Amino acid sequence: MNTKARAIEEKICPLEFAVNAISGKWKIPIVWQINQGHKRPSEMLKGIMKVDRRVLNQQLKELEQDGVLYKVNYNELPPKVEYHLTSLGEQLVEVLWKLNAWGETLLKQKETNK
Amino acid sequence: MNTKARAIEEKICPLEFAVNAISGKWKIPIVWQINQGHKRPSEMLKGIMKVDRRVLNQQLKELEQDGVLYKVNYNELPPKVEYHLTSLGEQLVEVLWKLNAWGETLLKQKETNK
DNA sequence: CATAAAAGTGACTTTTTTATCCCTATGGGG
DNA sequence: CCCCATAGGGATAAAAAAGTCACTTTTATG
Repeated sequence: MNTKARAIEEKICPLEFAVNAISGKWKIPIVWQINQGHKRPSEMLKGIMKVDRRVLNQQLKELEQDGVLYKVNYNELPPKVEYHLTSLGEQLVEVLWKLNAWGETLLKQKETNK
Repeated sequence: MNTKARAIEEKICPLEFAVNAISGKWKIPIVWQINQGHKRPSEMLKGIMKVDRRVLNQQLKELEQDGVLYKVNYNELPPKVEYHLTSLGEQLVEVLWKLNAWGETLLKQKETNK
């Protein structure tokens, strides 16, 4: 049995798992921002993301727990921390590029159907 | 400027667009189910998805509006309709396989960290 | 004549997710 | 001294999403 057939028999679990990990309004934007080099929370907030600190922290924590990010605490004052992509996080970015490409197709189609 | 760099300058729009289109608890499961041949709402409900008819219809409608699905109404009685994947929907399935593969990696890692 | 099958929706409730506000801690600049 | 930046969390409010229930339509079946 090939991979696809097996996955279907096993009732979509890995996909469900993946979706759970990236569900959250700001999770994909966060991963995207970090991938662009905005690793400090304060940097992310100065960027395009209009998200509250509280909420940002929640989502960062979940991404960390899922192994997508890891945190580096410099133990300085004023505080300085950085969030980096793990290997898993970098693999996610590759998937996000595919999704981005699909989004481009989606946009093109919307324009066509105007 | 290459595609990636341009996308970054344009502030992630296509990705945001894509995420919007698939956001919804049952949208990915629906696309998945249809891809497996369960095209009628009643079939989907008999499957693994414990979703209410009301909610199923809402999400089907949105997927249809976004051009991921198209609906075939047989105009029979009792009613018979089918939802099929559009070309865009089939392209989405390809992305979902990538996401599924990422989910497998995620699962493996969870098991390792037990 | 009651019931089932099938797709669909309006009105409403519950649950989940996000957002807001205020608090902590610490050292430096004015 | 007071305020700033910086990261973080508790309590709570608001918004969004999902779920529930009751109803419709039409034909066939018992």
